[in-house]
Amino acid sequence: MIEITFPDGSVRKYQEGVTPHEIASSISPRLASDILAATVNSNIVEITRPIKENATLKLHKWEDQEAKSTFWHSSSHLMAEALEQLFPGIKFGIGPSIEVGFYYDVDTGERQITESDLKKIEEKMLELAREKQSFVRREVSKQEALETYKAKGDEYKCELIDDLEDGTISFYTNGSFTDLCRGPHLSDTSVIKAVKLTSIAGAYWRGNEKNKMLTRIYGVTFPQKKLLDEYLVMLEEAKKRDHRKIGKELELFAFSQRVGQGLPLWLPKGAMLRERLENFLKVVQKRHGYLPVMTPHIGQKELYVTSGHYAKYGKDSFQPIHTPQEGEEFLLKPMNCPHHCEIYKTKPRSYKDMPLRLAEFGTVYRYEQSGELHGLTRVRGFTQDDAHIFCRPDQLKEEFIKVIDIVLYIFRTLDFKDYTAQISLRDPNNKEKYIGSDDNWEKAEKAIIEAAREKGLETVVELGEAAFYGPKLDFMVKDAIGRKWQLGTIQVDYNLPERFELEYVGADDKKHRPVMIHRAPFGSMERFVAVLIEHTGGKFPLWLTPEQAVVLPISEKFNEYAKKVVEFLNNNDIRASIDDRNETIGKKIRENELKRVPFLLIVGEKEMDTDTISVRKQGDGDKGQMSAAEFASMIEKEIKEQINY
RNA sequence: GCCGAUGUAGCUCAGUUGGCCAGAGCAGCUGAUUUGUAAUCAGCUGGUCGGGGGUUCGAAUCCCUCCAUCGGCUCCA
Repeated sequence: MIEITFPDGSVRKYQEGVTPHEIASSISPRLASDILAATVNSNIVEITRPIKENATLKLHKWEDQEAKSTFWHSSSHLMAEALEQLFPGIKFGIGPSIEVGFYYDVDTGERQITESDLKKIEEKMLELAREKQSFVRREVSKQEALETYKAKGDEYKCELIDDLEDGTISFYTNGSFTDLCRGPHLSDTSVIKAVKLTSIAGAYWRGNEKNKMLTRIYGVTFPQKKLLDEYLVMLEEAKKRDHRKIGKELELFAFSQRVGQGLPLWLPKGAMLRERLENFLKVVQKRHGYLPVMTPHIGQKELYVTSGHYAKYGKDSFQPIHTPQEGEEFLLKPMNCPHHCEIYKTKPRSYKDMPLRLAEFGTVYRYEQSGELHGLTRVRGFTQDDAHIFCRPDQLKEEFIKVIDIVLYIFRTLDFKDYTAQISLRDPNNKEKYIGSDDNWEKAEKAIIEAAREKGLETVVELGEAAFYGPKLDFMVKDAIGRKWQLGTIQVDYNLPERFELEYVGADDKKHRPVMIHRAPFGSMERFVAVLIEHTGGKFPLWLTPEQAVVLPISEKFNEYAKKVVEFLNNNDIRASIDDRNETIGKKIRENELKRVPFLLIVGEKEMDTDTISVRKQGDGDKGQMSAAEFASMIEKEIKEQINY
């Protein structure tokens, strides 16, 4: 007998070799039919895998991410089987589950699979799923694995096997298809009831652009048709929040082919919104002891040779600007730090001056690859809410904490709840890739980890993700359809102080090298506004929205009165305008609702006689009559609740 | 940059197997109407069908090429 410990701490005895499925059956038949995977001693396994020793056990139903990933991973094998039957001779790369769904990379040889084939593949998958094919695991030797795939002519699998250790290799077979795979899998295919292949794209083998490009087929499956339908509806809804669509509808920003790819044009309303965000941060930064600076958009090539960026990125950047002066070259600035370093160097610095915090909304230009450009989230010209903190090594952690405070304050104010904080450290096995002493790195990494912990920040730690010049802490937020974007970033830098030979005089009257922190709480104004649009669906908080209220006269007879109301509101710092078009009140309401104006103020005979306005709140309907002064104080109060500088 | 898809009026979209002056709704302009909480009516304007080249008696439609956009890959100081 062995002892199985359940998540609630209870322990039950079972026959050695019992499977998770049998255990579930012993609890309830319903549970047995619902579980898709199990975690045994922190390994996810299939529910038919015998347990041979005392273990902890967690049974996973569809709701658990472990079950979903098992489900989707098995679905990718099912798709592979369908592909092999429909396109004999097709070769396979890898086919993992992803956050939502799965994909498989395939080499289709001479043939091509296109979107029009997806329907056919989906049908085949459903047909195969209904056959209730079991997933059968078999452990094989490395030699056998290699021979199998050599015989099949599948060079990608051979390459994968080459990297595996003998004794750890397993095959899984479902129906006519066998795949190199660690598992785990569903017990059989019959639980896969709904299939949608979502897209088809090129993907380099092993993500390396020098390798052959394979065809990647993305899909998602569900245990019930209903869940698929819900998912598709959710996707449709999310697409309505796409910042590119809303940006156009609300006239926030635009692009022009003639101006150039990835170079956004901020329209008046977008500019208004952005300006408010900038002012908000300026106030916060002022309070935190930042000093605003301004620097030019270009710098001599020499500046970037000094910083080291020219050697690393020069080739792939906007190329140097030449002048009538022979040999003179300037670069569009790809970042603000070199300029700020030069500001640091304008006079001798003392340890008493530290930390020195230089802030600038600095517009930078990077030649991103054309295929990478994406609305406002990935552009070639953008404005960072940049600042560089020059501090003593002993101040690093405290400064880090203060920056985290600013980021969290901003996220709280804008109601960003669903973010992840990622600490990026060096790859401990590859230390030579990084600049700076071991000692400094250890101190900096420790400072970041401690700072995050002290702020109660939930973080994920990624080894090997640090920049070559220092560790960092990034804040990622998802867009409407779940793509992750990096917003705020805080980075420690030992490189630039070295290259620019930055110094300060210590209490010991000796010269010391400061540490530099790069930080941008928004990341860039462009990306932040994009994510903000997707989060709010264009319904910006009152303090931020470009147009807070629109006054709607019932007919032209009340235009004069309406203008007086607007004037009063404007005098009370409320962004209001008049819609005095010769249209019905119904139409004016509809259109201004669609423009997401928070308050519509209707004025007609009733209101003019009593010197009031009728207030209609966006999405909330008629709030009744009140005086303009009452409305103004209501707005003021609401804004105070949203933001307090 | 690479793979695939797309590109018709300011916006959203129709346009059959190539065939008369390329269509609709919204927006815009003009006029009528003077409106009470999500679309008043009528008329008018507006397109070298992404750019260029080719095939054809004839191209929005077929072919080539360039550009841009979308979905991915790669990259991201």
